[in-house]
Amino acid sequence: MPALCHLKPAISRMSDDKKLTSRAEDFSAWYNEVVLRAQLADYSPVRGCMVIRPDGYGIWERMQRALDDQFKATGHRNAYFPLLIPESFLRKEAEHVEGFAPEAAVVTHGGGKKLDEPLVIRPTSETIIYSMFAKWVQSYRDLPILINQWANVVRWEMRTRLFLRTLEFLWQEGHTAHVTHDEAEVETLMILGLYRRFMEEHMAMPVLTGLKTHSEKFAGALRTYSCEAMMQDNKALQAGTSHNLGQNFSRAFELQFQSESGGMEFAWNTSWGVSTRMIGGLVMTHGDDNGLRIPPKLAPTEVVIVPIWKSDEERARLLEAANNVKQALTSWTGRGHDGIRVHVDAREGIKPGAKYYEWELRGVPLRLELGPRDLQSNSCMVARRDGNFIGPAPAEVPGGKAPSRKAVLSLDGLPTAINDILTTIQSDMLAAALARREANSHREPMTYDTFRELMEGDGGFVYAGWNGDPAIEAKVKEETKATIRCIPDAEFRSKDAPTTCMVTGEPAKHEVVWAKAY
RNA sequence: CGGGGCGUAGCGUAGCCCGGUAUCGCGCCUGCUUUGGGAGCAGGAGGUCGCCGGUUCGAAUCCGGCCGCCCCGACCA
Repeated sequence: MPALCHLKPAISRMSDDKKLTSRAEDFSAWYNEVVLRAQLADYSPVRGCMVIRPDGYGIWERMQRALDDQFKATGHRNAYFPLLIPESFLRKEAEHVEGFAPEAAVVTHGGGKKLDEPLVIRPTSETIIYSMFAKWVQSYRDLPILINQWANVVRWEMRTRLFLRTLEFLWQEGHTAHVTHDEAEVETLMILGLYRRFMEEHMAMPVLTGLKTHSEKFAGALRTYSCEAMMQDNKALQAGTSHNLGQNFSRAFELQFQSESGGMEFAWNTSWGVSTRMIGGLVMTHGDDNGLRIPPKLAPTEVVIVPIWKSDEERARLLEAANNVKQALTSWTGRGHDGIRVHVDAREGIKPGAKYYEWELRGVPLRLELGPRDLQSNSCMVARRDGNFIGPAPAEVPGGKAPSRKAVLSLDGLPTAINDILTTIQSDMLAAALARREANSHREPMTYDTFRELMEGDGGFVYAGWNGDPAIEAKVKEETKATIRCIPDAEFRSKDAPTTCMVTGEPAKHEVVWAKAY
C-alpha cells in the first residue's frame, strides 16, 4: 500500500548505529528516537496521529490508576460524554469558539448523506457537559456535581510531535458545578495541588504551579492555573491545567439553580485536565543518552531479570531460578496487594550484554542478573538504571578505575531489599530533576538585554518583574519566543521579589516566570 | 498558506547528471559455534524504485502532472 510509505520515521542514523543521537547533539532527534526505540509509540498512517504501543500505554495506565484513585478520594465520579458535539454548541460561548473553532475537526456526512447540522469531534467537552448539567440541576441541593471523564479529544494542530502535540490524544477532563465562586475556586486549586503531588510523587517531575496570564489562559475560563515542568533542553512543558470557569458556560448553557433564598442563579464551574502529553514530559525529564528512564511508580516493569547460562543444563537451572525469584517478587505483600512488577528475559540467542542495553533503552528502573556463580552463592547482581550506587558509594577503587555500580544482593529477603532500592530510585530521580531545574532557573536581577541573550543561548526559567501589560508580554514573545509560563504561587516566588518590570523599568505588578515552551 | 528538502526491502542508503529491471549496512529467518556489557561464520527470505501519463526497442534514471512526508515561518495540552 503506497499510502503507507510515509510511515518511515524522519530520523537519521538510527538503524545503522546502535547508539542514540545524544541529547547535546540534537535534543529533538534524541526525543523522537527514544520514543520510537523504547517502543512507547509509533507513527500512524494519518499525519499527526500516533499509535500508543503497550509500553507507552502501560505508563498511561499507571498514570490513570494513580490519578483516578485521587479523583475518587476527593469525591469525583467518572462518566462518559459522547465524542460528537453539535457544532452550534461550540458557538455558544464566545471566547471558547474563538479558541477552538480553528482546530476543530468537523463531521459533515453520515450514513452516506450530508448532515443537517455538522458535528464537531470534541476538542474538549465543556459544551456538551454543561448542557447536560443544565438538565440535571434544578436546586442548590443538586450541587456540587463532581464529574470526571477519561476520553480522547481531537485538535487539528499544524505541527505535531509524538505525545507532546498530536491531532488526537488521550486525557482526563474533570468538570464540576458549584453554588458559589469561592467553592469553585477551592476546587480549582485543590485539583492543581493534586496534579502537582502526582507529578512529583509518581512522575518524579518537579513542577511549579501558578496562574496563567490573560493571553495564556483557557478560552472561556475566568482563570487558568497550570503545572509547569522544565525539560532537559530548559524549555517549559505545561503538564496540567485547572480552570475556574466562572459562570461563562453556565450562562451560555443556562445551567441555573434555585438558591436557598429562592432566586435563580447560574452555577460556578471548573474544568481541569492532564493528558498523554505527560508521557512526553516523563521522557524529556528523565531520559539520558542511553535511552528512557522510567520512575518505578510508573514503570510497567520495575525489575527485569536477565538469566545467564552457557549449557542447556545451566539454562534449565537458571530459568527455573529466575522464575522463582520473579515469583518471590510478584507475590510479595510488603506494599499491599500489588507485588513488584517483574519480567524475566528468557530469550535465547541474544547475549546478556545485548539484553542489558535493550532494557536500559526501554527504561526499566532495575536490572537483576542471575548466573551460575550467583546461584552458587545464593545471590544476584543488581544494577540501577539511574546509574547511582546501591548503598553507600565505595570510597576508592585500586588502580583508579571507576567503581562498579552493580551490587550483590542475597536472594534471602530479596523483595524487601529490591523494594527499598526502588523507593530510593524514585526519590533520587525527583531530587535530580529538581536540582537540574533549580540550576537552570534565574532569580538574579535581570535586564532585558541579558534576558534576550539568555533566551538565545541556554534558556531556562527566568523569574522577573512584569508591569502587567499584555502588550509587553506580546512584545517579549515576538522578540524572544519566550512566554510567561505563569505568575507563580507563593511558595515558588523569590525571596527578594523583583520590584520593577524587566522590560519597561516600571513598577512590577507581578513576579512572573518566563521561558520558551513546548 | 509562503520558503526549502525528500520519496528505492522493516529501517538507513548507493545508483539518477551519462537510460540496459537494483548496491551496501542494520534488522529478519535457518543451521553450527557462542552466551557474566551490544557474538562469529555459513546459508536464506524480502523491492510493481510514491502514483499516473509521456519519450524510447528498453525508464529508478529523461519529460509532464499528481500525491505524500519532513524541516523553517503565522496557532496550541
